[in-house]
Amino acid sequence: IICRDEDLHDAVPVICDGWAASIATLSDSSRQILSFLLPGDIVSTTLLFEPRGRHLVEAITDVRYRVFRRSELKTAVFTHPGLLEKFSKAWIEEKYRADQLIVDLGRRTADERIARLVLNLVERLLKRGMTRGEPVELDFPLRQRHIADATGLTPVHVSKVLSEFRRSGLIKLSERSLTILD
Amino acid sequence: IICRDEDLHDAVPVICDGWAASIATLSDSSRQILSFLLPGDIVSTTLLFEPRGRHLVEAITDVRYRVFRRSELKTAVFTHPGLLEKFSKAWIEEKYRADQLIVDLGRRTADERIARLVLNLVERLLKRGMTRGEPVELDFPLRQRHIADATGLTPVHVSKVLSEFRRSGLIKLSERSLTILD
DNA sequence: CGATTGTTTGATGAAAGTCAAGTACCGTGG
DNA sequence: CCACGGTACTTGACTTTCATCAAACAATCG
Repeated sequence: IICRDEDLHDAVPVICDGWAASIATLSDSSRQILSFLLPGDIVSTTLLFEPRGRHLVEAITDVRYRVFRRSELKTAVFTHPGLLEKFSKAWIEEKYRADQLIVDLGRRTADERIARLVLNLVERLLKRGMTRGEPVELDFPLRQRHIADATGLTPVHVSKVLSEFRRSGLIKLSERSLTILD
Repeated sequence: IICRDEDLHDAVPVICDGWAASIATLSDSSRQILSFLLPGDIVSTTLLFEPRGRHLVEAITDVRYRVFRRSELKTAVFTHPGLLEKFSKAWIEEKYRADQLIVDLGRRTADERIARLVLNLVERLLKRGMTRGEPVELDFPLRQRHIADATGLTPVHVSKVLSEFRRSGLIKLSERSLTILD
């Protein structure tokens, strides 16, 4: 656990290594993953401005991360104008992905949600050079319950959809390794 | 229409009067409402930093709005430090509501989604003094298809749920006026 | 006044959830 | 080395929720 729900933090964590997830927990203990965090990601851009992390941030693999003091970042923004530009890029990206997720959950089928989740992750890993070969292959540490919590589905249904994807030759997925065949 | 999908804007619109919605349109022409915009709301905080409005912004009632040039806002941020604080508040609020919507769409039933949508709107209108009386009553210009597009449901199902809410004495809703009974 | 557009209701269907049983795959400690 | 308990995954039977389709009606607007 990198941040707990209602903790106050005077520091902003940034992922250096490994995968993590930002998670909302409901009263009935079901969960919704709001975003996956990959190396280079700021845990949440809202932490740049307020100390309250509104949701749980949990490691999926082993994670290395590093924290920056908010007070220092705040002064740095004013002394170093390029920094604000950088933060605004991060925040635009964060909001864009949140909006995409809203559309996925509101208007797409289980198959579409899972396919898009996988493809989005692959795209982000490609940018980071964390993939191999052609057709593209990569380490894929997510459990099916992570996929379920990110797509608003049940683990059982995720299993069925992934089996279907395998049967129709779209992906190869086993032993924490994923290949995109089509 | 206040902003079109892929237009560039050197100005940031702020709603002065009336209701609007920020909408993502899919290839099959179904829609997902990302947020409702009420008087005082910035259309999108990402517009403060990039000219591309990623989604359609449509008026629901007649709307008055006013625009601020981005270039002027940008310099104002540096000459007037309190302004950055204000923008960050708006950003945090915007992201918080987006995250809540993700949870609603991912993990809640139709009844819950609609109830929460209505209650969130009532809460925001209360803050603005746009309600009357006790039990609280207010102008409610949304069509059932707006509710459907915001909750990821069909208009038909929204009608059924609202009828059920009426039958069980939770709300009174007719002629664009809503009363929260329970 | 007819023509849209919005709402209600019921019958039927499809998508995803729930439940349950079985298998595979660890890591631990004897 | 093996037995064990726990977690993850798979599969099938059955249920629930919501979508789809259709028809009727109400409201709104030139």
